[in-house]
Amino acid sequence: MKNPIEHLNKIFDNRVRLGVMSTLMVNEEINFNDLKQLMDVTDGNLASHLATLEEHGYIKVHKGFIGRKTNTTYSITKAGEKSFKEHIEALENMIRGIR
Amino acid sequence: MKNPIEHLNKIFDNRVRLGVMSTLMVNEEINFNDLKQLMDVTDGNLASHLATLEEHGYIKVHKGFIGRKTNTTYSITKAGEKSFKEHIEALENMIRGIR
DNA sequence: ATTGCTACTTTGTATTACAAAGTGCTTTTT
DNA sequence: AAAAAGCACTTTGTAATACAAAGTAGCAAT
Repeated sequence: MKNPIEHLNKIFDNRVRLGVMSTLMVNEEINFNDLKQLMDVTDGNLASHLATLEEHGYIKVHKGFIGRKTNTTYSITKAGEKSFKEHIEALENMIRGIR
Repeated sequence: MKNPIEHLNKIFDNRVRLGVMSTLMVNEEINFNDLKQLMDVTDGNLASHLATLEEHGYIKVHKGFIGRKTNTTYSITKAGEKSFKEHIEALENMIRGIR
């Protein structure tokens, strides 16, 4: 018998971070407010999860403008993509194990 | 754009509970010590996660013996199977979304 | 000058996770 | 018979995590 969870990444256990990462896998970039609505969290809560992902080097921030309004967008890094793919693979292996 | 995590079950966010459930999906029953070694957790920690799963009606406990030694085994309930399958489906949909 | 928006940071609290120690029961060893 | 050990917890205490709510800085619109 083998441990089905040993290769899962602890950072991605959290649903908000998991959601952000999987959203960033298919969107070149997303801004703060769209992400906030998408995940249905408070702005403070989102900010802290984004900070965690950034501290781990999984996402990067880009502060820009739309017209004259500030617009902060987030995108996945190479390292983030790699780590997330490994996590997904671990999930798939776990799922494969139950079939 | 849609929320990739809305159908995930919060109880299964935790890696130990996720591991226990996915192990019980493919094993009719497992005893406490095997589960403890498999998940690599302390006995107290495992006991508390098992209690959470039991409180939610996802697993059931069977206290038995092997020869003369006590042997507590755990198995998945119908409800647990249903909820876990739904969680897996939600995960698969999320994964499908990133491809 | 006030209001509003964005993207936070700070503060405080509740929840969760965990290790370690303790417990009750039984069995095995000496 | 006494001591040690195993099982499956429960209890206790602590650290980490998650979260809401309020506060903040900078800029824009009214």
